[in-house]
Amino acid sequence: MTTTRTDGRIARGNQTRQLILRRAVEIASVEGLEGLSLGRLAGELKLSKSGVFALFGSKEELQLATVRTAIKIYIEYVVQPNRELPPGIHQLWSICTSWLTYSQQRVFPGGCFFYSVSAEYDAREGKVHDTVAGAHGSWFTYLEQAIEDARKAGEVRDDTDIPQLAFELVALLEMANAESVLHDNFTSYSRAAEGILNRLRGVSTKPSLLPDTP
Amino acid sequence: MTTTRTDGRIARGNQTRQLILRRAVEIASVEGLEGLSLGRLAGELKLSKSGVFALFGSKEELQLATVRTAIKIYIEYVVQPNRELPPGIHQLWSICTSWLTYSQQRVFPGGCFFYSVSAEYDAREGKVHDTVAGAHGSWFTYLEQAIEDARKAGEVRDDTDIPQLAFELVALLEMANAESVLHDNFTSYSRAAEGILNRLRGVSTKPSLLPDTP
DNA sequence: ACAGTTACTGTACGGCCGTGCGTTTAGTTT
DNA sequence: AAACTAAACGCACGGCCGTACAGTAACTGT
Repeated sequence: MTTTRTDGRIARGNQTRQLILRRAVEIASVEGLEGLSLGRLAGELKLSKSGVFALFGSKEELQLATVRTAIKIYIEYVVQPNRELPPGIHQLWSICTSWLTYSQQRVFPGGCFFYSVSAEYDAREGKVHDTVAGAHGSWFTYLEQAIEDARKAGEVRDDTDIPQLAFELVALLEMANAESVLHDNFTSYSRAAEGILNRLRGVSTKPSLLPDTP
Repeated sequence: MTTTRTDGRIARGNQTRQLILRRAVEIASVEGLEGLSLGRLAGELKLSKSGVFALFGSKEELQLATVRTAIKIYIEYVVQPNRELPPGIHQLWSICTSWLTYSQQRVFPGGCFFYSVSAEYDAREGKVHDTVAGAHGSWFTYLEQAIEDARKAGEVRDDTDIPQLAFELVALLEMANAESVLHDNFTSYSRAAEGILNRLRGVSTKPSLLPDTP
């Protein structure tokens, strides 16, 4: 091998970058990506402003790296836990509950990172908007694929309008997050769960695979 | 009458205030209430920064006045057109289509003002958060009242879970707005309309009062 | 005519912002 | 040991921010 074994300097750089990004996603979920500032980040982490700047090259690159970090965390909490479940109505329901848990336990202190940041950048132009919109699109595609797989497994009716179902599921999930964060209460999660269960029951060929609502 | 007939100074002040606020709601719907700045507002409207400041007293007061202005516009487009309709399932559907039209025709250039601003201030504290949360609550209450009135009129089933229905309707409306602005396309409005019609059909005692979906 | 009120301007201030640059420190390569 | 490279720092810069304050102009009631 001619490649470097491990460069201690680069390793240290990556570690600092991660330290910064961990704090950056927290701030951004509450105050938005514009609320991020090099000076504040440096102050809170006891680094120099120019050091933080040098590690990312520009404010925009910091914002993009922050979004990428949030994507990883999102996948870790919402997608990964359901990877090994067999496709079907139960996997679908499990994905939804993972999402509700992810929002409810405030993995990001401001609730779902992408709810905050999508609303912040939806009507703007530029790389940050594109990255956020791309992430949102991927999440949708993932959900539609999960529904399609459940259909192929015979647990979702063939006449199901898949994009429509995905649309309605995401609507209920995001509404739960929005209501809960805005009014600081957690009842909205039960409402979302009930709405989702009703929709899933409507398209399922085996409703008995889903839990009851008392 | 001892009251002033019309004070030209105050009239002029109100006019300038409205001029500023009209531009402020536009900016805020795209860039958020933090994106507002006295200097920018003054520059675009060819006023002095200190003049704009004096008319509101503080940045926070400007933000609050901006929210109040947006509330008035929201009522004008979403609530007012349905005031004279008789309570019932048709009024309910009409409120929803008014909302979709309000979002779709970009009364605010960044889509629904309250979607943007709720997401911006949901996890913060202070007067702005409280005002936004209050407006959101009022809209919910209004919708629930409309459903309740429709129930009293015998057009909505007695066993309907009213807060749950309101929750799901708002979820679909806001999702349509969010998707449309983020991806700059308008197909989401049809999806929301379909979802809403399905929900309304489910609780209606007279489904024939609702339009067909082809 | 005069005093009082209100809108609006000009100027100035301290504070934080993102960025650029030169330097120091630590780790790698030869 | 010397040459190189990357992380991190200190310092300075121009720019925009919200706010303060003194002044001017328009309008009001007495």
